[in-house]
Amino acid sequence: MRTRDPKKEQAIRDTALDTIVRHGFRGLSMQKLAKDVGVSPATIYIYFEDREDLILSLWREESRRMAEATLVGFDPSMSFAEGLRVQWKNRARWCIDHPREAHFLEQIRHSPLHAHDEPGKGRDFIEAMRVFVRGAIERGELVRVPVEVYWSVAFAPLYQLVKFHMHGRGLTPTPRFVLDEKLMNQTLELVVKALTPAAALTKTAAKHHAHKKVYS
Amino acid sequence: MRTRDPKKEQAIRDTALDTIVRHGFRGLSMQKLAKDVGVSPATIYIYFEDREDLILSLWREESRRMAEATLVGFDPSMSFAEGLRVQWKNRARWCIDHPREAHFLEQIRHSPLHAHDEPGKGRDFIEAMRVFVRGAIERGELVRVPVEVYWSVAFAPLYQLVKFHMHGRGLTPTPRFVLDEKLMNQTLELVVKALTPAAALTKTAAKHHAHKKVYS
DNA sequence: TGACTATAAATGAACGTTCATTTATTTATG
DNA sequence: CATAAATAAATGAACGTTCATTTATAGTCA
Repeated sequence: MRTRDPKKEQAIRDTALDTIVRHGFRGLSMQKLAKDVGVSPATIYIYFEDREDLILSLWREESRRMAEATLVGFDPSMSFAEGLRVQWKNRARWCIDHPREAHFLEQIRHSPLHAHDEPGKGRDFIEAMRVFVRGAIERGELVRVPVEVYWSVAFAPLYQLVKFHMHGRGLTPTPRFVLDEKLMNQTLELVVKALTPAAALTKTAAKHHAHKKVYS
Repeated sequence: MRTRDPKKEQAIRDTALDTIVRHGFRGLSMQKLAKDVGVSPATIYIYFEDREDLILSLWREESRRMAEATLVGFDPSMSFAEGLRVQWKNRARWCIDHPREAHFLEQIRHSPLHAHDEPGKGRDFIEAMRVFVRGAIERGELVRVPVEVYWSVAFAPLYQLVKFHMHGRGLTPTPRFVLDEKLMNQTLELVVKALTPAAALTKTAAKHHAHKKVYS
């Protein structure tokens, strides 16, 4: 018996994602997709149930990959500043290295398909985050706020910077906006300051001051 | 001669926006739209050039309204903390009061149509912001950072909170997440702390300390 | 090894439907 | 009565999906 060709399925996935990113969900036609991949329309229906299943399948795969990439080298027991930095770097790196996939996920997040979000999909991810936040609060490294407030302050600024980068421009038309390490660290520093309790802040300031004294 | 019916145009606009929010751009069919509004398909083409013109027209109108609402009571010469608070309140209020329009704008922002963004559309808005930021920096109320860094830290957290609110849930499935004044102020406080220079921060802390003493 | 067979992959053409838009005509009104 | 709004009906193209058929190959047995 004949076996399925994994390369063919991957080609369908790649081309579909590319088309969606470039022309929106509306631009993804099964017949055009088949033509672009170089297969018969019917072939697509061997690998996917229908158009929606194809898109949702792309969503599942790319979500998984992004979550995985974001947690590389991360450990919920890390110090707050260190753990946050790891996640920022991972996320920024992934978005910059996989702009198409990042754009696809952003697009699906604001589409009606988002309602098909299964509970318990990113559960591991969220659970790791919860442990991380709880520990940091107990150690006095993180202000005691609702998790949504934490999330908004801790990550939304990064996502906005990434959006500027991917869109190619910030608030001024020129020059082209490029998210580099310096900008990211500058922003991360502000965010850490926002989320660090006053007590720990003065301590850190004192430390910095001491360092400055030593080296001056 | 017969005159155009402004109510008819508005009905087309309302129904189109509603359909897009509920079923995505793919769900907006000119024939269905005509049926829903109760007019002939051809009638729509009297008021709008084609499908794209209809959508772009919605975009222009809603963008204008949101920008307008965001600047109510705002003056670029305000103190940093005060000016930022006005904008946060305005924006949150508008998004909560106009969830459909807010969702529509988010949706179009992540669609390929976004490429049709005309330069010089929100120019007044951005210019007012630039004056505001420059003044705050000169007065020592705001850290000296690139405008994109400022924007990311100052507004992205609010937008994330609003997203949680509109989506109906935060990071935990239950209970339903509701953005209230307390949560907003709590977050705004963190953001202001992030963007306030160290020098001004200690001054403010001293002031707060003094107040506490007076009333204790 | 080499022919046979069972089986699933793969196909091109076609299905009925819906799409955005147009045309020819009627209707309402300054 | 002139003019533009409004319409019903129709246009060809494109849509997602299916069907009848062909093609390739893993397993079997000589």
